[in-house]
Amino acid sequence: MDFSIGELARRTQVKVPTIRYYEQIGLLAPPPRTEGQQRRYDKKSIARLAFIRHARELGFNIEAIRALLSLQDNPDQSCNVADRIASARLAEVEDRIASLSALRTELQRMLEECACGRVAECRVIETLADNSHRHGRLAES
Amino acid sequence: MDFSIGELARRTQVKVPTIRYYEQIGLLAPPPRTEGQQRRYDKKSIARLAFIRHARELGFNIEAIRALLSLQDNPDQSCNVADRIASARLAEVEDRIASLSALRTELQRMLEECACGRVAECRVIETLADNSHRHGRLAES
DNA sequence: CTTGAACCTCTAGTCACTATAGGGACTAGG
DNA sequence: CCTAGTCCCTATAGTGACTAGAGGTTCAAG
Repeated sequence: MDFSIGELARRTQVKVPTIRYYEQIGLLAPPPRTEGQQRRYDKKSIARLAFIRHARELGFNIEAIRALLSLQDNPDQSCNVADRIASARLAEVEDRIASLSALRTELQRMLEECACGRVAECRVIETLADNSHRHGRLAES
Repeated sequence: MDFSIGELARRTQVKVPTIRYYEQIGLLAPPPRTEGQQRRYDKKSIARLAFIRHARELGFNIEAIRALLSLQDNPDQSCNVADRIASARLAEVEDRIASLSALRTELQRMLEECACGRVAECRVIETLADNSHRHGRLAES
């Protein structure tokens, strides 16, 4: 019925140091310990950690997950807050897709135009060196 | 003909501490200094920094930029290397777009299905808590 | 010569982990 | 009971690409 951190890691696909890290930052409650100070988890821990993992997969940051967990713990509240968090994340994802699509286009153009001879006439290098282009913001990935 | 770090920052839209950082990690050569140890730059510095900035906007990492700069400095080489770096970046961008598109779909579904009443019946929270879903890799943005 | 903006170095903080060092605990077999 | 091997523990430092702050110096204008 209760098991080690390694077992929890296997069952949730979250690495052992990551689990300890989540405990340290207060995302996971400190579990009971054996006499020798080893952590022991139960089924509830799996559910909670799976929740966190799924939220991370969707790209929610730790603060957002903290908020989502506290909503899960208080199911009588309105879920407006959850909606707002998820909508904000959706907006971020859409922005990101848009800016990456622009990058893709520029990279493709660079690569297509390169005759691939000497660097001296390479479009890739030339494009980068060209200082007469639009200045968007930096890519973050 | 030569100017301060602040002026270089204004002309390239790269922040002053970032310029010093690039020098520290060896992307920019240490410029000459005034008697009082202040950096003085010339037009070439603008070109070099603009190149770096553009490459960063396209999401190339520092190591890739180091390689691209050294290609620019040796224009007699084949530009295969530049092509390979750019192609690798394009592949990354395409992967990223694909995985973000999947996230977008999942977030949209979550939000559409939420009747937005109490958290107890909120699809957003429920979806996250549902442990019977596909396990892709974590989103990195 | 004085003021104030811009410059200098150095250190630490960001995010969400990941890696390493140096040890202790638990389990299965002999 | 002993040992071997695997797992577990804490604590600290490192990642990438900056950004922020402290505390002090230099420059250009008036």
